[in-house]
Amino acid sequence: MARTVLDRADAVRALAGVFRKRGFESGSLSVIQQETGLGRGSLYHFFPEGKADMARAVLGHVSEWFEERIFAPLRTGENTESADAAVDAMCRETVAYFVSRESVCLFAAMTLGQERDTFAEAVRGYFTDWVDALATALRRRGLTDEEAASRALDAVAAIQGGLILARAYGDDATFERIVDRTRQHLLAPAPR
Amino acid sequence: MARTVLDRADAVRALAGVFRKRGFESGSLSVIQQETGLGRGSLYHFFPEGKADMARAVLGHVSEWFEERIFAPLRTGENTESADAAVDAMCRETVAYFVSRESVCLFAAMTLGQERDTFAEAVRGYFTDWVDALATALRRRGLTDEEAASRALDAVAAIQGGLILARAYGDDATFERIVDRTRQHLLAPAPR
DNA sequence: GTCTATACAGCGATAGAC
DNA sequence: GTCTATCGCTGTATAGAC
Repeated sequence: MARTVLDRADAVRALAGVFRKRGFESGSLSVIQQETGLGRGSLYHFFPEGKADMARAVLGHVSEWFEERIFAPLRTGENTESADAAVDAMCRETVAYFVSRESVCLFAAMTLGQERDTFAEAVRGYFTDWVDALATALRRRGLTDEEAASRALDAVAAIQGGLILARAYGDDATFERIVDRTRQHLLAPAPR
Repeated sequence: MARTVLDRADAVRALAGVFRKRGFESGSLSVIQQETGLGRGSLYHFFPEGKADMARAVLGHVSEWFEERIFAPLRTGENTESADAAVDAMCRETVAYFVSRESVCLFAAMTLGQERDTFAEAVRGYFTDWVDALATALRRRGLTDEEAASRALDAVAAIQGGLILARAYGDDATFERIVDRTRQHLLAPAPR
């Protein structure tokens, strides 16, 4: 990678790539240096607290992306049509996002390993935000609170499990099929 | 832990616990030593190739457990009743297994990090065995090949995603509810 | 703001006594 | 079969020149 990374935002993007590929704990500073093109000095200039700072920044960046592109659209709007569209968009955006990012969800990755606790709150927030936003959209489609909450939780679980299978099989198509069936299930009529 | 671990089998069980808690890469030999009660010498006596050997042994142990307790029962038997019972048993056993093991699936954990490739084949085998065995049971219930394969894949994804949410929420009940709805979906009548 | 050099702790792995 | 001591390497983090 070229040695012309200019600002923190570029650094964060590059860091996300490294962490996705090598994991948080095994993505060493030497590798980070190589793959981001920043020297040790620059890295500690942007992230004074070191690796923990880098992880925080990356998770924050991912959070923002999902908030803007997925969660907010699910929450806004008042009618059934906009809810349908938001659920559709969620599935489309989610597939595109993860397929282009090695099928790795960094928040899910954070539930493993030894620094689990360090980011536990952020991780919980990410998933509750997703489930809650999706449930909001489903309630707009006329589902009861309970039914909406169940379907939303199941959908997020299916997506996350789909990512594991995609990595295990080395096959994006599997993930896409799982998300498509999840979409159908989300948009199915309320049970009698 | 007492310093009276006698054979390799005990060592493997202890190792599995360490890897579940710390991950494969960050569970260092010092920690392994402490938590298993074996010294460095003993560890390298049982696992001459070091950490890779330990990981292999642990994954093999998990594989065997699933083969005997989950996969084989799903595959055997000829009638609908036994297939229902096997699916029921799968859900029950799966919940009990993971709840008592920090909600961590070591094969799923192996799809992340840098040694992803080392165990890629074993990981793929574990998931295809599970999906195939489950699909076999569903076909015995009268589902078409295609419908059985889809439901089996979705069920394994739901379980794996459920584990992620269980860890993110620090809450086993969420996982249990997801598996219960998965069971209902697996045993639902074939679509018209 | 970025570089190189370096401190020093911890890693996986091995050797050799018992 | 298990122990302790130790190797060589790599890890994160820091210091100081430019």
